[in-house]
Amino acid sequence: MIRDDSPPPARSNAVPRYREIYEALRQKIVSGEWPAGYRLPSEHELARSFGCARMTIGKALGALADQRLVTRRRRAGTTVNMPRPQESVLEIHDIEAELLAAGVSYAYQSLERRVRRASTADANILGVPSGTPVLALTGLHRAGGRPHALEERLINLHAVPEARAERFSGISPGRWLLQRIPWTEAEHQIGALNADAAIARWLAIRRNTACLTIERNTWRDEQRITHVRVIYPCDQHRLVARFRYGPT
Amino acid sequence: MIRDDSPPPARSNAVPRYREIYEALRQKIVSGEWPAGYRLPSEHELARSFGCARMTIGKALGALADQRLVTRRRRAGTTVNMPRPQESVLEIHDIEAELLAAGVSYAYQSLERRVRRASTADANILGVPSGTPVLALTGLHRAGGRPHALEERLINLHAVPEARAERFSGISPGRWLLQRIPWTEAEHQIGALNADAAIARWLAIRRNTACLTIERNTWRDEQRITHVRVIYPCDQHRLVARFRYGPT
DNA sequence: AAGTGGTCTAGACCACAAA
DNA sequence: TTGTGGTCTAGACCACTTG
Repeated sequence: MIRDDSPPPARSNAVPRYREIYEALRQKIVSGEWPAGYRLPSEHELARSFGCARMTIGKALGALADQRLVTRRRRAGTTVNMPRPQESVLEIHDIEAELLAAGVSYAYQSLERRVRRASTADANILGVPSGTPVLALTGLHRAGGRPHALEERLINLHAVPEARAERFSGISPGRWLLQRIPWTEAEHQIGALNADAAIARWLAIRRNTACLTIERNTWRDEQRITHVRVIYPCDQHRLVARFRYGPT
Repeated sequence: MIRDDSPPPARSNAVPRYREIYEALRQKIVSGEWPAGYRLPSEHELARSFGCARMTIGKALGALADQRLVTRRRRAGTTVNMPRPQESVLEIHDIEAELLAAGVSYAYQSLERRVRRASTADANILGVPSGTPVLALTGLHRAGGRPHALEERLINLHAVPEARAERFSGISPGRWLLQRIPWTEAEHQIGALNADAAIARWLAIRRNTACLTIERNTWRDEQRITHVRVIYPCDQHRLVARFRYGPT
């Protein structure tokens, strides 16, 4: 059997080759040496100059494209993009996990629990036909014994029939659902509102205090599972999103 | 020259093989046939059963891992994850582009423009030493002639000296910066506040109205470029984030 | 110790789009 | 027409981690 002993990769360990190449190319771009619009050498050329297989170059360039640093098109080649548009990864954590991570005690207090046939309003919010059985929940997330956020939720009982028997006394509905129901799509809407009398009472804040709201709709395939609105006093919660121009 | 003519790939066009495999595996997971914790067959086994090279399987599994549908570890194999934590891609668009896309006229009105040495407050906000020259801007984004959002911005003149000469009469500072300064890191904070008298006046809303705020800090490498806070009346703006459990 | 994923190679054919 | 990226193969060695 013929073996090619000439260049035994000599690559030892640690950081993969494609990663090194990725970093080298990224540096050219971030430093401005390769400005927006600049066309990179072709994969074949880069493979020659870096002394590696074309697939390895492809992996590095693919990573740059994933980071939106470059655009790749057949025949046109690989070109440097304009600085990235405002898009970033927002992490909306599970409230309970978030508080526990901060070392604060957490409790969910159920305030109201009703099974009913969906009113027109319910139907609009949850996106199901009027009359569909739904579970309407209101509850308070407490942190360190004090009110932290108010949650209003509708659950489609056609999608989650087992919720009909659940009391949600100890566990929050969010956790309960997350552990049971796989969802395939979610939509968040983030907004602000002035606390009305009821909200103010539960959250122990003054009426009209600005609150941050997060609404979430979840689907399993085409079926709506739940709608939830979480209301945070403005001084108790901020959403933070960090973003880097290509990871490190 | 020896050529292997036995199984000419027969693969013709359209969708790549690794994509087909990705979809097939994803279906197993999303449908629940492979529940959380389930261990997938090894790459070798999958390569045999799908009749392709191991690298092709690797690419499909890598895509599943990118989507956080599975976790891959050496020796431990590839296992199905719990339903994904609440994380989604939030797109924060350029205000002007956003409005133009909606077919609404847009204008930026400069309200205040001052060059000064950073006060202690400025220094804290912008993260530069006190005394650093900064440009402080206040401006109003107008949509269809009506106030849409209020913007308060600090620019580090050490990082962007050419801003000292710019009047920002026609163009918004965000656009101007985006076109000139490549940034490498950004941080967003989203919150809510009650409009004070000044904010209420500029936005033509009642005092105490809840507003959504978006603060953004940007860096170029280690250097701070700008800090901006944009304030939207609660009824005029919502952030929307959509998320799917794996694309398509 | 052994099985798994991570990476890499040196080719190959193809689709696409620009010249 | 031709150069480019997109994909694929059939191997290979290695690092990691669990049994």
